[in-house]
Amino acid sequence: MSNKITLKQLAKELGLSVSTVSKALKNSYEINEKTIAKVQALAKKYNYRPNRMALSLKTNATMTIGVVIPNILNYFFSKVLLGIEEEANKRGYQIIICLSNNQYQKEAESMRLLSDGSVDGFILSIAKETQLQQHEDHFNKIIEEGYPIVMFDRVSDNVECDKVVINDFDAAYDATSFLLKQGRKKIAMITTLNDLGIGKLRTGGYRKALADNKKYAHDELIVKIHDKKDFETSINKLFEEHKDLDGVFATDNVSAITALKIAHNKGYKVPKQLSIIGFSDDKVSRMAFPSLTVVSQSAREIGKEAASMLIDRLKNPSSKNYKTTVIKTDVIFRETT
Amino acid sequence: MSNKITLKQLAKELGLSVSTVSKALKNSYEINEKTIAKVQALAKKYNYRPNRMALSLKTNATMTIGVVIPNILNYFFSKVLLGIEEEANKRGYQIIICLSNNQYQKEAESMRLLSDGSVDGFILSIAKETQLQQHEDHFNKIIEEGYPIVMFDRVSDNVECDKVVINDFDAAYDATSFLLKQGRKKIAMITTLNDLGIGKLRTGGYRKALADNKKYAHDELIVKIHDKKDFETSINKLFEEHKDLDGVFATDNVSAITALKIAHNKGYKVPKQLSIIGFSDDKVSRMAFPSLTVVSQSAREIGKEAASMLIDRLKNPSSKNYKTTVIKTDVIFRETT
DNA sequence: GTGAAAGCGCTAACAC
DNA sequence: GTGTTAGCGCTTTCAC
Repeated sequence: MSNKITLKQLAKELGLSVSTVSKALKNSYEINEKTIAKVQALAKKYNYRPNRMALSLKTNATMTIGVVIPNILNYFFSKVLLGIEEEANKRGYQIIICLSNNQYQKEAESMRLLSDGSVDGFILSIAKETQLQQHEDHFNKIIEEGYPIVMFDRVSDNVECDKVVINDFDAAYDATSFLLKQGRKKIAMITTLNDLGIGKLRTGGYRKALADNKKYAHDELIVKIHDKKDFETSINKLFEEHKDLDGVFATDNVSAITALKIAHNKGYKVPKQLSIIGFSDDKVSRMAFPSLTVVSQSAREIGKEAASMLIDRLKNPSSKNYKTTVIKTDVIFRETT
Repeated sequence: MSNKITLKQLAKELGLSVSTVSKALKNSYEINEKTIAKVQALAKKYNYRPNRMALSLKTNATMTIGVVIPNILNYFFSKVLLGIEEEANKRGYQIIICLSNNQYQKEAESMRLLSDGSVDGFILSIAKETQLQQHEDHFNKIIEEGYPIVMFDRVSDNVECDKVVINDFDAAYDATSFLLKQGRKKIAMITTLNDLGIGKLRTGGYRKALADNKKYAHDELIVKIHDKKDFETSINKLFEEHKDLDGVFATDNVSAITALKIAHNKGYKVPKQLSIIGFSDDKVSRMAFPSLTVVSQSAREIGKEAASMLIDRLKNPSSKNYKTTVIKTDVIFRETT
């Protein structure tokens, strides 16, 4: 930062005033063409660029978006980030990243820190803990301060803002229906997200699909995993208690792959005897053996749409009609179905 | 941003001057205790925080680090990011992320944009294309402008700055040696990074391990993959041409898992007949079947160290002795060895 | 066609 | 103990 050139220095070297130099750099009609040429030449020589902080202070716009995500090691969130970055860059915005690590405290603190004029608005997916404990004040407070928020994936119904979601209910319904159409008779569901809004929607879709096919969900076929340590034991128990299981729909891929491994060890032929569908088109699903059929959430689209919505609102702050965009999901068929 | 409270507004409401309010908020000894209490109460009521842009302009420090990484979907880079974020936050810094997508243009442009006073310095891993085409000017130019850089993983010898690397040579040497100690006789190496500095080091380590054991590297046992499409065919060819292969060391996990799959299909028993070691302790390796033994790079450590080095330098800009920190790697033993 | 001056929000040296 | 002033780098209105 030390040896960066400023307008003042340019002006001094040229024997002009700061304002003339400023105008010349903007090709103002007020300024003599020769002066413009001289100024721009020197600016180029020194690789001059207006200081972003000064500009922000002046225009009251940072051209920066704050992004708060629960977990950077999750492929879905990384891919959303890719989409956000892509769209933001295209429209001249930068992104500041904060990680909530699924903790309420960290989420609230990150947003508090960024809402000091560091960013123009926020894109976020709610931390697990925040959603469990139903905190919402920190969002509303920040919105009151004039920072627009766009939520994606894990959203809150009690916060008035733009949202981007997938239709979790339909996605689960479609995946389960597909298994039923395949002729599967006993389909389990494994979920790690049961306490989240999206988790409940997915469970609902699964239930509805069974009901619509005159089958009824047995709650014992819904395996809820609350802790990382429980994957193996919970899923193993499922297989032990239901030897005739022939379908699994998992709301995350660790569950799906764990089921695949256990089935494998127990001698099931996949997909002949057992069909498995996971959630999220990540590397793990593609590299699985056999490769895993999944519900794909179009993560990149979600990111692009979220960024687009936020920037649109930034350009038009008065508008109050908040939208919720639903991004279509697809099933990507691979070898486990 | 619109309804954010400023010092001026506080001062007006309190009937005080701006500077008094400013000092009161800092518990200055100059100010009357009662005044301090009054000021702080009102500031709290309005949730006042000093505007970051104004502060930056004043102090000529943004408390922000620019991070440029080649690929956000790569688990290693995500994990480094986690480490950077952790350390940076702890020390009061924010991070702005840019993705180079392994392209020189995007890398240079991102850095150009951020070096307008948006950040105090950079942490980056060089884009593949940049390294292939041996661009370095953009780094040196930015350093000249006064922005310190810390490079990690993919670094350049021709740029004077702090660096954080793993000992790629030793890591490959150790992994290969382990396979040899296991009694493996014919060990192939698969690499997707051959054009990168780190790729060459890893190949070197592999070669040395073989040489030290009185075996000699056959170049035909080194499979170089340049395109995503070639994974299957190249590795398949390797197995076809060397039926007696009993060890594989891969510099990335997609190669390792692909080898695992192909071996599986060809009826090899892993690890009995064939031992496989991958690179990077990512989800794919943990979820593989059987789970993949890997060289772990301590990605999080790398991130923390990089952030720490950068912030140290920011605090002490005059110092010129650039360091290169080498982070220890480990082999994480799983089921493929 | 060029320049002086005000002001974005803040801090700090220097009055009073 | 409190206030005035200058200045960080920039844009923009208004003089000249």
